[in-house]
Amino acid sequence: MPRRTNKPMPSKPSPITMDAVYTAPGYLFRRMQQIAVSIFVEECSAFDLTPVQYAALVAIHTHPGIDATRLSAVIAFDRSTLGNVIERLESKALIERKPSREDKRVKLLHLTKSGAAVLRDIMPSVERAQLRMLQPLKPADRKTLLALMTQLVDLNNEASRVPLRAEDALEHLGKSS
Amino acid sequence: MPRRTNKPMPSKPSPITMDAVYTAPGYLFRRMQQIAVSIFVEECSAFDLTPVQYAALVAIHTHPGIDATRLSAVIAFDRSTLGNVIERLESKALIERKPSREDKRVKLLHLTKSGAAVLRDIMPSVERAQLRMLQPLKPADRKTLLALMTQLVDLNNEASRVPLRAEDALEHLGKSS
DNA sequence: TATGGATTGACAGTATACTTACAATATGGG
DNA sequence: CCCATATTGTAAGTATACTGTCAATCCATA
Repeated sequence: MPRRTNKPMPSKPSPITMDAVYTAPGYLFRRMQQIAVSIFVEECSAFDLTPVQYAALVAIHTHPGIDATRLSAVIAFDRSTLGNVIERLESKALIERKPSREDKRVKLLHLTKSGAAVLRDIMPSVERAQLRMLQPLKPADRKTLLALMTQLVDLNNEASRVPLRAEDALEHLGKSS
Repeated sequence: MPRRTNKPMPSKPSPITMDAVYTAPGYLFRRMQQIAVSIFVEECSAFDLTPVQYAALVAIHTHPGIDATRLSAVIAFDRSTLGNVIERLESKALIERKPSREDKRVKLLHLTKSGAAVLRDIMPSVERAQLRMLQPLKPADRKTLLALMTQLVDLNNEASRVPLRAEDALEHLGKSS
């Protein structure tokens, strides 16, 4: 008998199997993140930098004198956690933190000479890592996956607790030290 | 002048820009994982379960009497961290841990009545979360992305520090309590 | 200009996600 | 049977990745 109403069809409960986990996008994203970090850390082991620390260095290099809050928006990274990351980068003497003259709340971030050198030297390892992550796919599939992931991350930006705000990086230009 | 040798061409160093970060697969995977966890936690807030805790419950449901080491292989999750996850699930009375008679080292895991009920009730929320993660893509693109991610995770399995060993789950059947 | 609201960095708390190390226990080869 | 080797759960240490809260500071407006 065909349905005549618009009432939502109570879909029959799916069976609870491991396959339901293995084929869920959430599982695949968690797993791929695990793998990506493994590969990154392995390729960059000579530099003792994590993926997030690397992203922070790039952002500080690109936006010298940025403050922590804006940095968190630029790399889509939680402000609280970023405090620890900055602390570790500072203790490794890769960056410097100096108080701003105009705003006594903020501390401006700059690469040290050592930090700039590490960033320059690590680039080939980072690129090797990024290549390795997609290596198992055929070149055409790599492009497809990258395009779809870029789209999805962009369209889901607001769904994350720390949306990316790349344009925030420009604000500090008015108040540079 | 054309090159005559087979020596590797030292590719010119890429410029260091934020765009290099934003288009790197590693960044996209980290970002998508952030977003996926946000969506999962939001949809499942009524149940106070994280994605990993959910996966653990499913695995224990599917393989009653599994031990912690095998569970870690089945959900591709580090053995040490899993200890904490199990502890939290036990303190919420969703699972039970009882010593095995045959092997005094291992503790066998079972769902409690409450755990089985939570798992049954959370399924619709989990499915909603999984749908939302891919929602912004066209249906055909969702299928493509899922297929490529499945391939990539599978082919990169050994690159992770905790490879998935789904078949390990069967070993405990010989020594059930 | 005073004051309420916003911003900033810092801190505490929870939960992954990994590393190494260790004691208790199990197992297989001589 | 004995002993080297492996396995199991646990713990300590590091690093994300969030949630709150808080004091200091800034700023807009009444």
